[in-house]
Amino acid sequence: MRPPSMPELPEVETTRRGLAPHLEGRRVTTVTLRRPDLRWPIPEAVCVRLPGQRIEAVERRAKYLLLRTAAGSAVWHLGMSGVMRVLPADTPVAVHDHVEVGLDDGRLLRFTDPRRFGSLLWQPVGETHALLAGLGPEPLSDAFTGDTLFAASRGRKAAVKPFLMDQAVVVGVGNIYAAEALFEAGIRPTTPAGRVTRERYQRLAAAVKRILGCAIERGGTTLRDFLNPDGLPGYFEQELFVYGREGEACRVCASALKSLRLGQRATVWCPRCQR
DNA sequence: CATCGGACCTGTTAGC
DNA sequence: TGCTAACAGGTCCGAT
Repeated sequence: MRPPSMPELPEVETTRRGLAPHLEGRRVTTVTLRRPDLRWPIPEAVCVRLPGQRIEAVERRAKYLLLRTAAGSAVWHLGMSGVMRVLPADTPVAVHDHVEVGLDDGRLLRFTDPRRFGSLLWQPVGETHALLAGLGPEPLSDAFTGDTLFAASRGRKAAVKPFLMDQAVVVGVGNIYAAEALFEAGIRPTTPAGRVTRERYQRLAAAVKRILGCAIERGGTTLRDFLNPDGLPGYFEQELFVYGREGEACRVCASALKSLRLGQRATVWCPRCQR
């Protein structure tokens, strides 16, 4: 039904928290590209600049993970199916293992991504990569509020769901969490963004923060298993109200959930709870 | 500028 | 049962 461990923002944050204690303070010894054609070709700078650098911090911006060093940052996106793990140096290589970063403690950071929607970029120190430059506020920060959404939406004719998924409006809200947040806020996904009231945007922003925060907390509970090859924690499926439940009964009012494609994305909502 | 459709990729699932 | 086709999804990019 659902691909396992699809990285939405909570998964990326969980990955960051899991990697940080193993990477911060470590020095990079080697960079090995087994498959340099990810979403974009991996820039040569990653191989040239990263070796020898000490990893100062593991950071996150939107769904990008940044390994920060004095020379710059390796910027990773997990795409649809990417996984990053710290493993013993002698761990056998599998088909979809594309990049390896050797560490001075003898272990390695391995990037695995079957669909290769992921990417690895280089951001020189003091610069902001073009792909990060146009991003909207972090959903869990104080910079993101209902007023933010209200202001950004005036005059917009696009439906509120794709509007909420626009990375220039707010980052990190993917298809699953957009559907769930709109349900929690009682807003129909097809409503033109410019016609949603300020009050309803306040409810929507609150829902986004609550749902993402909750999912990150859940991810945190599996951190101790982070080095396990089983990989990232999955979603808490039993708590989904609409995503993937088209035709099924609404968990609140029992109405049959409706669905359509909005901006090429599966969209499910409750015709009674969401107006 | 806002919006829309196409492209990328492959494991899984539905349909024949 | 075996094969093929559709589907899933984030996000960039080019066209309108």
